[in-house]
Amino acid sequence: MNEPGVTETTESGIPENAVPENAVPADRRLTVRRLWKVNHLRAEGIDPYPLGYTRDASASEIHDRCAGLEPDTRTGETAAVAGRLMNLRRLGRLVFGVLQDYSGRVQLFADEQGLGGRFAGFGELDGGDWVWARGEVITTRRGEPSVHVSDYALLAKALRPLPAKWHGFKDKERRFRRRELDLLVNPEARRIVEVRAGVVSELRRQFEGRGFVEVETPVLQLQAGGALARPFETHHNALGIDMYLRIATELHLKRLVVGGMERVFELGRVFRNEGMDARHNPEFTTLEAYQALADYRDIMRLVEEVFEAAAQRAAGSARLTYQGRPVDLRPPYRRAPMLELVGEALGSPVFPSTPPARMRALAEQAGVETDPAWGFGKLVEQVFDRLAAPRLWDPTFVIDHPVEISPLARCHRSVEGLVERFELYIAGSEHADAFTELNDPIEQRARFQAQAAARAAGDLSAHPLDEDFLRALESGMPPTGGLGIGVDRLVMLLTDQRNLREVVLFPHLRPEQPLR
RNA sequence: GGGCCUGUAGCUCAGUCGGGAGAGCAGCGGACUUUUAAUCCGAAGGUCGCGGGUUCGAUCCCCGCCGGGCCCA
Repeated sequence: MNEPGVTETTESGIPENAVPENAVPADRRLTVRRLWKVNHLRAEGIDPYPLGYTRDASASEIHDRCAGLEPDTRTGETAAVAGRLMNLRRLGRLVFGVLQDYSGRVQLFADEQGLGGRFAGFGELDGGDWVWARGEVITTRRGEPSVHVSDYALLAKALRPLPAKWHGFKDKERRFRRRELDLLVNPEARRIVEVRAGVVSELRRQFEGRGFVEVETPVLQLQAGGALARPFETHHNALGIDMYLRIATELHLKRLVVGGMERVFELGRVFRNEGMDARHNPEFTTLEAYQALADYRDIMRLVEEVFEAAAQRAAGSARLTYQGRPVDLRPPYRRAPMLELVGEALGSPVFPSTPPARMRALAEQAGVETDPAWGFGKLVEQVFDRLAAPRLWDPTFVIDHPVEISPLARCHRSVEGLVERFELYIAGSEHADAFTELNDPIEQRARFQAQAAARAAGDLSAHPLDEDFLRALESGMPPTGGLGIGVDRLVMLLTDQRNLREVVLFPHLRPEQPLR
């Protein structure tokens, strides 16, 4: 980026074009000195980004080796450590540094006895630099486990400063936009990443352990089906056709069941072109699973076991605290028919046979806004979402939804107008959605046609008619239980977070104006 | 989409009932051979989110826009 003698230089000898274009003026000021050091090292033939240095001990291993040692002890053992320099305290002819690696932090102790002529250079390191250091493992007079540096190297120069060490890095917007700094200085951010990895790993283990085969289905689709949501649109240049990013994995997974894959699951990202807030990111992670010869009751038991195991893995216990209130994820979970919950919320019983006009009047009476286009099912759903769902704290399977809002679920075996479906609610949030799958191709086509009518009437999230899927059903899908789990929300629950963005590494934000 | 709050130094935040801006930490110069939020001394560092309006004068008041947070839909 800077060839000496080729570019104009400033008074300080720093090439004018060496400062990143997008650094705001104040940032430049802090960056210029570090750039000067980089150029100075290069002028001396030292690569500020060298290769070839290896580590033989982690920060935590240094602490382990010093466990129980008296202050001011020399172990006679040598160790080579590497990590990011988080702090540097210069005390005249002594320098104390704090090195952070994947395992934790360890102190570097530098003096002229250890470094001789290279001592002054050590003090020129900056917070944020990646540093390699080798020396004797000791404890200082205050008892701090340390490496008494006898050799060191700059591994990578940091041109930008670290966030302040004491007041921290708290501004949510900056934390999410500069997630790498957030992870560097906020241990809680790292903890969430690790818990999430554990939860995902446990989910895989649970399904694999039950004989489910993990598969990957297309993200780019000709039609976005399997859920009721608006998709992202894109374009395939070679084929000259518009395509969509998937909103669910459901339809392809069912086609696999038709193909004899009797237990399949997919853990993956889906995309919905809708609002973003504390509980919704435009892309999120779901686990969908399909099991032949099962129904939604079997899936309920499966979900109970999986959620308990995930909590055990993430939190060490299925009895957790979320936002200050206890949540017990040990089975069995309450089973509550949706119409009963809605009837309770309205103070008047509701049945599948309740006329839509009556349902609308009850909803309005309860203060729930309605749309004239809505039928019975949509009205029930709206009342449930507004009045009943927020009150469901303990794990609850809300069961038996109106058929109108469940175009892919099988009709209830004993109640007309309902389907065999459940949604799992915990702490007021939906965590899973499952049904006994509709496997009658003739009825499925009729359901799609009803959705097409809704779409024609202006409902942009109505389900499209998918001929490929219908053709598969026409080849015969066995009775099947299907399930979707919202992985991000599960991680929120298990890490006690109320903002989805805390559990997604790089949540979507509006583009920032000036880059900094 | 609506309501409330918010945007000031690299970070965390004060502040001006309108007279043109401050602290701590970081950074810079100096002192210091046991610090770990080191300490002490010194000198710096700002388009007060952006645009417009009112005013002799706006970081402050008004309007619009942009970003963010919380709550509601």
